[in-house]
Amino acid sequence: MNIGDAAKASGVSAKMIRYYEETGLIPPAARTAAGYRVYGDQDVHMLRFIRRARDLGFSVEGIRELLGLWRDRDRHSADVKRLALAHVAELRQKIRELEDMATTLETLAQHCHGNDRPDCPILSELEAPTSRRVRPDIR
Amino acid sequence: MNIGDAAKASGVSAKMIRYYEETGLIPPAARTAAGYRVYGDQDVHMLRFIRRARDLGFSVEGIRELLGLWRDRDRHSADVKRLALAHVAELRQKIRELEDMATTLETLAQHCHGNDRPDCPILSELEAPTSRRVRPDIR
DNA sequence: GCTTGACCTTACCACGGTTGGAAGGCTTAT
DNA sequence: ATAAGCCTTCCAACCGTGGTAAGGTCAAGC
Repeated sequence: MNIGDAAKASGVSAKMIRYYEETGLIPPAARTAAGYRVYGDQDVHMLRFIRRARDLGFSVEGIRELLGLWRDRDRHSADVKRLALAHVAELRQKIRELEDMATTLETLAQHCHGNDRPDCPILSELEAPTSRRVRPDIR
Repeated sequence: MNIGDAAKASGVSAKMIRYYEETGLIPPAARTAAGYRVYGDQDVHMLRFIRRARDLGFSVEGIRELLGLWRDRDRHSADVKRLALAHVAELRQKIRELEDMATTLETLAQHCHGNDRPDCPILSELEAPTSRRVRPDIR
């Protein structure tokens, strides 16, 4: 199987397969005499694994660890669980940050008239946070 | 005021101030005879504006538009509001994606024994996903 | 045979946003 | 005069992905 077929079968683009090989996330593929990379079902299996881990937001480094455990028949599921929950914590942290941004902005927008006048609490807040200006900016 | 002082006063690193100037987000600063950039209170004001917009997750492009409106005395607050709410929508979209990831992963982790045995539903799911349903039909 | 088109190869450039460093000039205080 | 601490420009890197160019290879059809 050439790289294009492996890409189609795994959902990982040929570009990224080469990148993953180059960065050592996956072992170098076998080659034909002409230098073409050759993949088997096992390789596609691994690529699909990687694809799904990325869909779950794991970084390439995280996937490296997951792959290590995946290949380790003597792994402890506790290690996998720990990795997963650590990632969940990161996700939740990120979510909190985005949520804070969104609610802040939404609150500001609620107080913005949204008409053809220039005064707007969103810009005021960006100008000087926490201490909302009492008068509009007259320059 | 030199760039270092402007950086301290605004919370935007000197590095980024130069970058913003280079990319045209902010106008070129005045220079001393020796080529040092010189900043005034007005400039620091603008840099703080940028800093806060970034804290709210606006992209540099978004900030460019915000700055335009900020400087436009004849702006319509409706335009600001529209910009802000569009950004809120993006944030919420991103939050939904991360939330889906976290929920999926958390559910899988709940079913993982987390002991010294190798079998683990997290790895199983990554190998061959059983269900694409990521969260109960809340929406 | 020979051409065509689809594939493969490596090697670059780009993005966004930020950080780091190197090499050299300027300012200020000692 | 010299040291320190600024400043300047330029160049590289990060992540993950996409693109593009120049060339090699394979299988088909004529």
